[in-house]
Amino acid sequence: MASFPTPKPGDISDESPIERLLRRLNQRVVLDEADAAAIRALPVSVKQFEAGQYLVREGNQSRHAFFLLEGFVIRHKYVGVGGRQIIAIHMPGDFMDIQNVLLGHADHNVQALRAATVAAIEVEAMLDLAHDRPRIGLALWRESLIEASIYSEWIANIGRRDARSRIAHLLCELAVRREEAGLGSRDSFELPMTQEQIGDAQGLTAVHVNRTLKALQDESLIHRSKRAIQVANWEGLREVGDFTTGYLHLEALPLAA
Amino acid sequence: MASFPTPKPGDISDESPIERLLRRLNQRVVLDEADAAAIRALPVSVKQFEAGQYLVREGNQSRHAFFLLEGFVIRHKYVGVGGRQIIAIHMPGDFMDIQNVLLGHADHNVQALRAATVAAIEVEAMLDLAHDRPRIGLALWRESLIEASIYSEWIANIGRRDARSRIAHLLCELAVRREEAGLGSRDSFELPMTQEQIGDAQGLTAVHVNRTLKALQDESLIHRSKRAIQVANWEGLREVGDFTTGYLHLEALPLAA
DNA sequence: GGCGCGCTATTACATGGGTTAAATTCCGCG
DNA sequence: CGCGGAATTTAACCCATGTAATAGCGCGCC
Repeated sequence: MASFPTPKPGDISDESPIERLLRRLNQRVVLDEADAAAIRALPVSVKQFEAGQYLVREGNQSRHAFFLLEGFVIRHKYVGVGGRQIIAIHMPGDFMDIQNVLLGHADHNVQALRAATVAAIEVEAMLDLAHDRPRIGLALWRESLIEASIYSEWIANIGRRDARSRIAHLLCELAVRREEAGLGSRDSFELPMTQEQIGDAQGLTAVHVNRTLKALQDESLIHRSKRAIQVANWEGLREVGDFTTGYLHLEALPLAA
Repeated sequence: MASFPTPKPGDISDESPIERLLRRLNQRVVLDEADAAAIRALPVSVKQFEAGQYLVREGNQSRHAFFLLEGFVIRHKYVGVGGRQIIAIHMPGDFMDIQNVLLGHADHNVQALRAATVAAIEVEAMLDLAHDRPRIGLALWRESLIEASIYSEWIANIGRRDARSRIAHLLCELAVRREEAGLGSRDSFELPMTQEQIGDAQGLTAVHVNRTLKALQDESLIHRSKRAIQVANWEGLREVGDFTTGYLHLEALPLAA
């Protein structure tokens, strides 16, 4: 697929940060050797964040785009009364806040859910790259478009599905994205969030998330022990969550190199 | 600001479709004469749609990006049970479905709310333009990022605000976007949607939208007659809706031409 | 100028999910 | 191993919003 050597599949974390980043972009739009060379020349600094630590705070002018290497990171907004709303959940292999490249200020917070390792790239370097290497520009644009597509599905999820569907939908999404990112099977995984955080993501309270997870378990759609989730009946869960993968745009772009 | 002659301000609809489109992009990222010439060379076809007519249906492979010239257009998804969710409301001067340029299939419907005039551009032409003229690529990317930012605010609105705040927020957003688009004052405008459609946009029922609009009127925040809305107390409405303009990213990008 | 239809308005009643609070389990740390 | 704080679980109660039904209104159309 790629016109430059694909890194050995299998042990992902053996790859260098920049190779993982390159692989992700190449998955969005197929790149050529010169593009790959330009990406490999990017100045990247790898940073560690502790659980709970903020990478970016709302209103700040953020100077970096991030690529998540390990751990889980959320993006959220504080809302006048009602607490906060989580607007996105990121897992290793995701870009985060590439919008900083073209938007003047962050309109939300970015926070590590647990210890996280990220690659940080200066926005100027990113901008130059997108400008000078048009296919990389397209890949970044496409990355943003897929993220927007996920947002719009969340709007539908929160706006028009009841708690049971909503949570089933979230579990399906996390499972499929995990699997796509090569982080393991969709049938068994560890929930990276507390029930309160799930509530913040789905517009529910922690109490009701608890009730709902229990209900899904009582229906034998899932099994739980601690934070470990086993999907006992994938097709049933998918149906309850009214979940389809279309909005994740997993298919490759039919666009020749 | 623009390095090519800015069209006369004032009577917007006198401008040709392509000039309006150019002006919008130039507002996102400042373009040069060569960029402007490339845009002016775009093959654009102007199309009319009747109220209720679909421009794009979910699942179809859409061959066009659109630029709205007159009327109002919504994008929405059907949800398993609970009806539909409106995910975006477009007014003249908005791009619609530029994601079709880089995503294989539409994951939502696009429908005219009332009679609408749109400029349609083939996705291939758009893609070539974004690739060959990098600053135009950046402008389109930025356009998509702002749209995504609006999505994320809607997630917060629907997820964490009660009906009163939600509807106040929507009114503020529509008012400000109207004003920014040069369509009139934020203090007095016509709601382009029925109460049922407002409900579909905010995850509420038509009945409750009606109750809530009445409540806002009883508080003297707005006045209504038919679909005409007058904002009687902008600051009050803004506060109830917990509305700020940050997420609309109205400021110009600090990026030299 | 009145018929029909879609939208708005309003009421009565039902319920999903919020709130509060307290008990229980989990887990990191000394 | 045992302590303390955080997360989960459960229960009782309540309210914001949904549901259903019906009436009123406005406007295009014959």
